[in-house]
Amino acid sequence: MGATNTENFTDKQNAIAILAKALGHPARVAIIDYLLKTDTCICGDIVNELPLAQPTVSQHLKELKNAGIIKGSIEGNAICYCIDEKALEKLQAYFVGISSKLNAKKSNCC
Amino acid sequence: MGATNTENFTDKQNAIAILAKALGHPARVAIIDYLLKTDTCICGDIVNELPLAQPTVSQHLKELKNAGIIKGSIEGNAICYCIDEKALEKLQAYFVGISSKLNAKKSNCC
DNA sequence: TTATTATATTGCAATATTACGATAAAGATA
DNA sequence: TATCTTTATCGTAATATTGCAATATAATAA
Repeated sequence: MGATNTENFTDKQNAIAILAKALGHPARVAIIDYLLKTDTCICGDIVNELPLAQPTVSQHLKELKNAGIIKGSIEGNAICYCIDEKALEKLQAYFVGISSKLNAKKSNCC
Repeated sequence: MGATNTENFTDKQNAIAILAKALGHPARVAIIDYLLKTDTCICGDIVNELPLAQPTVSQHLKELKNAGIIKGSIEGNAICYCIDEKALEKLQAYFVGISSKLNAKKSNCC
């Protein structure tokens, strides 16, 4: 064991979990923060922004990319990393949906 | 190594990461789904809903509780687990904020 | 061609997560 | 009291994650 039992959950549950997991590390949240802050997105300097070694940053970028949260396109020597809006819209929709469901019940709860 | 380097990130980044990480497993997403679906929240039957053994479910509930996403109150023999609205509102606000920032830039990006 | 620069990959050690059987703890019921 | 029900904890095995030094790769610059 140690591997997540994905088979027995719905596609939607797995999809949300993959996105959430990708944001489940402060370095990856910091990367998103940085991508939002900068106007251009030639992002070679993410490494300089983060308190982590270059290979570690590269690994975090890879995880964000695998989850579909960012995408990278080669820009000559460097790589231009950008937020993939679709993924974040999916997350936004998910949490907005939850909030409205919670407002609908309005605490008949603990 | 193996431990996350939390010290060098902002409180906000760590806070979001903790919440996101807690939702980074399909079982925990499924638990939230179930808590939203049921009107009452006497939730002893979460175990029956999930394709996991009881100790595993208990562990996932504990992680959601530690992250502040759910709270549990003793209800006689059983325990009433409920969503903690504050945590989910924080997540919702975070993603709504991101989406509006993304709309403001409107793809001068890859 | 030979640097130089930017990013990725490999290999590895430390730690965390996932999952479950066995068992404990605590209230409810007979 | 004895038993049942519900949930938590312990112990443990399998796997994943985190982080970095060393190295590889690939484009650019000299």
